[in-house]
Amino acid sequence: MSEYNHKEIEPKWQENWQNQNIYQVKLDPNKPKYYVLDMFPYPSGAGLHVGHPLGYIASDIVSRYKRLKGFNVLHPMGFDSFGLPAEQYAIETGQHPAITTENNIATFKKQLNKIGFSFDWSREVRTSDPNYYKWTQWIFGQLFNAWYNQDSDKAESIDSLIARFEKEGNSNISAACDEDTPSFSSEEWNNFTEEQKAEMLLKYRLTHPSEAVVNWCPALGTVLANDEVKDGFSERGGHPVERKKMKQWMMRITAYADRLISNLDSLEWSESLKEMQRNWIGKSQGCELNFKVVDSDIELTAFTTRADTIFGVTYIVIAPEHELVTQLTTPEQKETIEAYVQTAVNRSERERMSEVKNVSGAFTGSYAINPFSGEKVPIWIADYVLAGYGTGVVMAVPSSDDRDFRFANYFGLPIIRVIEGTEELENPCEIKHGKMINSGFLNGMDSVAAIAAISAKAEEQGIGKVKVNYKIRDAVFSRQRYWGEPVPVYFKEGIPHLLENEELPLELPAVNEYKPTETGEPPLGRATDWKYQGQYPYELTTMPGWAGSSWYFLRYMDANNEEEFVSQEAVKYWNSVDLYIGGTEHATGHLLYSRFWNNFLFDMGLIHHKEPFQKLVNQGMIQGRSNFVYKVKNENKFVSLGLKDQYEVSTLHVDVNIVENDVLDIEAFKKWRPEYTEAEFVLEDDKYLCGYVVEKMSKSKYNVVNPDDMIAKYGADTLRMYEMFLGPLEHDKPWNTHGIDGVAKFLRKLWRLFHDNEGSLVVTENEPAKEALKVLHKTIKKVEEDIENLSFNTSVSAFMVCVNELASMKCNNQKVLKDLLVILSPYAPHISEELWSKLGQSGSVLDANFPAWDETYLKEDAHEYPISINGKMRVKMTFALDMSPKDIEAEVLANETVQKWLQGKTPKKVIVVPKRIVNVVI
RNA sequence: GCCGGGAUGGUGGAAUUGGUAGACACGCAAGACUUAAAAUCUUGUGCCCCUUGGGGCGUGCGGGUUCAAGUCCCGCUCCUGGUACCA
Repeated sequence: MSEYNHKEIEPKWQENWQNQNIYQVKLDPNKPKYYVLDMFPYPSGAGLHVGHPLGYIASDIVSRYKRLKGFNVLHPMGFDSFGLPAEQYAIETGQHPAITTENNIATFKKQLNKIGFSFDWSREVRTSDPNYYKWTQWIFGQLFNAWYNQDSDKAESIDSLIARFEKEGNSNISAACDEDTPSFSSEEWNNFTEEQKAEMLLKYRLTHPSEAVVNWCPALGTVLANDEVKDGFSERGGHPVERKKMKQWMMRITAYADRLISNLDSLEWSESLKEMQRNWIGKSQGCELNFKVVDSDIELTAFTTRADTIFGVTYIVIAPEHELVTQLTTPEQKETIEAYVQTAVNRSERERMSEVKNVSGAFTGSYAINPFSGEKVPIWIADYVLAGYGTGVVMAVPSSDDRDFRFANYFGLPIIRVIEGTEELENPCEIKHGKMINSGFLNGMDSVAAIAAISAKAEEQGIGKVKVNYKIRDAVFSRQRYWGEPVPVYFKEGIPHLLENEELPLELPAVNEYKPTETGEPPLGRATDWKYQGQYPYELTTMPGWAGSSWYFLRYMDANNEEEFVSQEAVKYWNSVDLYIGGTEHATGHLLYSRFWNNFLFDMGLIHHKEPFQKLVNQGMIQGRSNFVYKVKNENKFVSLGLKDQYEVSTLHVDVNIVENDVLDIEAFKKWRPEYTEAEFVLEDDKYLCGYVVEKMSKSKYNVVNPDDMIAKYGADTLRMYEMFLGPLEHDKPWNTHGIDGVAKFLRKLWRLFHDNEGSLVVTENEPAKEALKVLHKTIKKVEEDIENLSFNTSVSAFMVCVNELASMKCNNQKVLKDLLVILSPYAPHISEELWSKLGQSGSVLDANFPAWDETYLKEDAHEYPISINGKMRVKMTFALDMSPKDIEAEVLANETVQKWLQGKTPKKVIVVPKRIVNVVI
């Protein structure tokens, strides 16, 4: 007897598909295109675990489905192959990271292919491949040679800026540029030396070196971007991060802040993800107000979103790092201030964050004048004011800001209430908006109107201006590491020069070690004879991990083009990604940087879609489900879960691969941990039961489940369907195999339905029964709708119901099977292809047409109505669809059960909703 | 603190968007086949009362709207993701 045997079928078809290059896709203007993309993985040494393929399976189902629907589908895969782990390994072992990476990629590909994905490997990209990073460097060059024109609201070539400088100087130019850019006339510009011109242009270029306070991670020996730092620790490795001023390459992403927010509206992304990006960019509308310092020429500018509360200002606070601190400090306060600045600077970012609720500060001795009330208010310094946001100066209003309130209370500073209703409150900050009081000419005005009034008056009197602030900072683009793209720049007289296009790629040089040099230079400083034209030093930092991943979706369109980063023909045809599936952890990193680069390339006319990812779905994380055994302390004895409370035990993680449904395989355990070969096991119900907990999948918790093992045991089709069956794609869920038998059973049942005991295909060829067609078309409709809605788990259920019903009517009809295989093939391609070929169908099931469901088979001639009495379902009755509501009502009232409930009374109302329900109200 | 998402049987999850709550699957129980096991099949399975027929209660908690609420509105509780002296 021959049963369904995945071990035979799956490798056979995988090989077959590969030999026929069946997944290779070509640009075809006669077909509509569909682009399905997965976030490409970092090829770690650990290989894939069962969590990785979740999103890939979903995207593969959509790809195969769209192909059956007649689309020309682009579904590529590649590797984000620059990164820290390979480099750390290189530091430890001396092995070149390229070798590690190559090996890991081979493992990944082997694992991926076993799952039966329809990737077009001829388009594979690897960010660490010089043929790829050549173009990453080229895009860097495009950014270097561009500036952002705020009047046209787009990036333009740097040449257009130079032309304008020559003609009119810079005073009429509205551009994204450094804060400290001086203004100059055309004459002055034309008289600048070449170096001066070059220096000046750096203030405008979209990527440029700049002295900035950065996140420095001593343990990793590199700077990190804001999104790579979590709570004062590096995201990778969890090492402490310090603030440090260093010269770095920067990307002027702030120029795009507004567009990155407004474009979000047109995207089909989850609201939470859009919100994350909005918060990260952190746009806030407000105004800057100037405060004259008493007995001084100094004017302090404070940014506020609550200009209406100006009459409530009782002091000014500036950041301890603020450049005017020394000048503002009076001789009497000098000692106090210097001591405070010292402690503030010495405190790490982490300490500062953990002491958020601790109030601290010092008085400078100086006073400032409130421009509206004319009041004299003291100037303080405090580390709750951040030098990097706004102007580093805050006008403190203790009556409407919690932090100011806390500070004022602590130091005994006055509090003026300016909102009606706060007079009696102990904490006036509880009411933030309302009618203005104690506020001069604002009295009686609503706070929202008052903001506008103050802003207008400030602008009119030249004591302030309307201003928009962003939280987002320009992105640090330098990494003091080896395993990344070299920045294609050399220095001549200290001025950075870009390499010519013909000179790209600038390949990574060989180095004897992957550590920083003794003088503290990045690893590239170890390269010998690595100079441009033998004399000019190259930039020694490399690009960050997000550089290569910020445009890879474009390269897939034309992956092997040696002339351009992507051809116009390809980019016009494939356009943007229709469906992007990946994890939410990239919300404020990759997904923001990619949008930035894509917007830039759009501005430069190099691509023709504003946004890279039209629809985005975040698949949930598959967590590990760790198992525990309980060892009795000081004894070589283990007790089962239910008995552990009777002993004093220590809890040990046990490899989940030797536990099935929480029952430990004791022999396997003894083999796994030879030191316990002699151990005694106390069982319950003849079994050793393990405890469990859901936590992150990781090697150290012995809860990693490898897809290869699952495939060996159940087959790829079962794994694919089971991962979908587990629940909605977006949900986080622990991996457990409790239900996988159900899916395996389904495939066996399908197989058996169309085979005899000897394993030969047995099908009938006559017209299928109407009942069978009804089941089939119901399933076609459901599966189509489910895939369109990315609701894969309910499709799997639909297939199960379908096969169960066909089995119960013993339908082994060929025509039914044929359509069933087509709709099943996105989920379970191997078994579908096998049966398809057994049926004698020509070609691959991949190239079949997705059958259209036929309404005539789904039409009911009668509907079974639930009959409710006062909203509670009591009985069911069937009525023809063309029956009038009046007739239905009459029959319902005549029904025996309804009569019983009516007890002779006439009902108040009878509601008949066609094809829904009949409700009798008594 | 602020902004998202959520809470449905023993478990994972369904529910035509206001209309039969618990599809499908796991688990469990009973039975069939078998020397036995595996596999397969059949039946039952939200909770409670009840001899049956049947009845009552049920979607985190408390109110409300409605003929009808898991679904809508108001007020809580808990879980989860993001973010945080951003003025």
